[in-house]
Amino acid sequence: MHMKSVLSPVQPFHFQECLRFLNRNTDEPVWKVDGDRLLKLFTLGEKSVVGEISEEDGAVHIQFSDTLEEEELGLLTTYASEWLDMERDLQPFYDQMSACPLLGPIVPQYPGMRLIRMPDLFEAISWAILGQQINLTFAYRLKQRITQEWGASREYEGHILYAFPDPAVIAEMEPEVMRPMQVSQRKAEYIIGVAKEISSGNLSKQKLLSSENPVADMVAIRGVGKWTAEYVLMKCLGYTNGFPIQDVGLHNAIKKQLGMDRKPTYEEIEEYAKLWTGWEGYATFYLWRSLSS
DNA sequence: TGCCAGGGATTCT
DNA sequence: AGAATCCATGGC
Repeated sequence: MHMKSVLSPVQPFHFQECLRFLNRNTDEPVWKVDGDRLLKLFTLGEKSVVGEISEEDGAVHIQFSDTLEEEELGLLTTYASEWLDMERDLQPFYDQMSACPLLGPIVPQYPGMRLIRMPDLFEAISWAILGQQINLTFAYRLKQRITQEWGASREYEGHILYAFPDPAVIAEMEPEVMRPMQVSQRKAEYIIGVAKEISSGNLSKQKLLSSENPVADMVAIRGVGKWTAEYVLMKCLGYTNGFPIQDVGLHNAIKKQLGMDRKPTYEEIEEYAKLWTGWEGYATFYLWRSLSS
């Protein structure tokens, strides 16, 4: 028996725009865009299940490959909802940005575009660390190598699908074991350190979500600075005000958008961002999007 | 080829 | 506190 779940995203919701973002790099290992559908391998303890996400009549359908307990179905449905940020009402964002000289012209170009999230905390922090100070293309390859080496996998309709490694597995590793993946010694140490924090229970999404200062909690972890913490805030925890102001992509997007011959200073960025209050993460995401039109 | 990449820790002044 | 320095490798 196959299991299915149907979700109704808050409108406007642009599924194809989600797929566009998720398909921006073919080395991405933990999901696959296959035509008009999205494939992902989920792990639930010892077992795994493939989710096939598609859009039908404005609703998002998730078809699972195996039978699930009701609780499991709920968990995976929540994952998908967070992943594509389906519950977000964009209207306040639209209203606020219409008064912004920088974002005003950009936002209407991508109607219904969601900030694509990364609901798994270990994956999100690891991805942020991997992406520090290297080009994205290379970062994807690092993620792919680590995933294919230590993540679960399953074949599905001719695709080999992978899940991001379990933190409990990575926590037991020595940095030297990760070095052959071309990950720097430092980053290997950082990621293993994060894996230990998560698998020990010291660090969890739930704790961060109920913390008064999740950024401070994260910055206390070695390898996690302000940029990484704010990135995780917006990409994983769902805070639309997460704001990685040091982000090079953000700087380049502002430079391009304003036709500047240099990157903006932090003072200038903060000045623009005064109009983004509460929506800094979304503003950043839309600026990233404007780089690749 | 050389600069730079979705930074951060460490070590200096 | 704030500025240099190193990390580590590949993309363009």
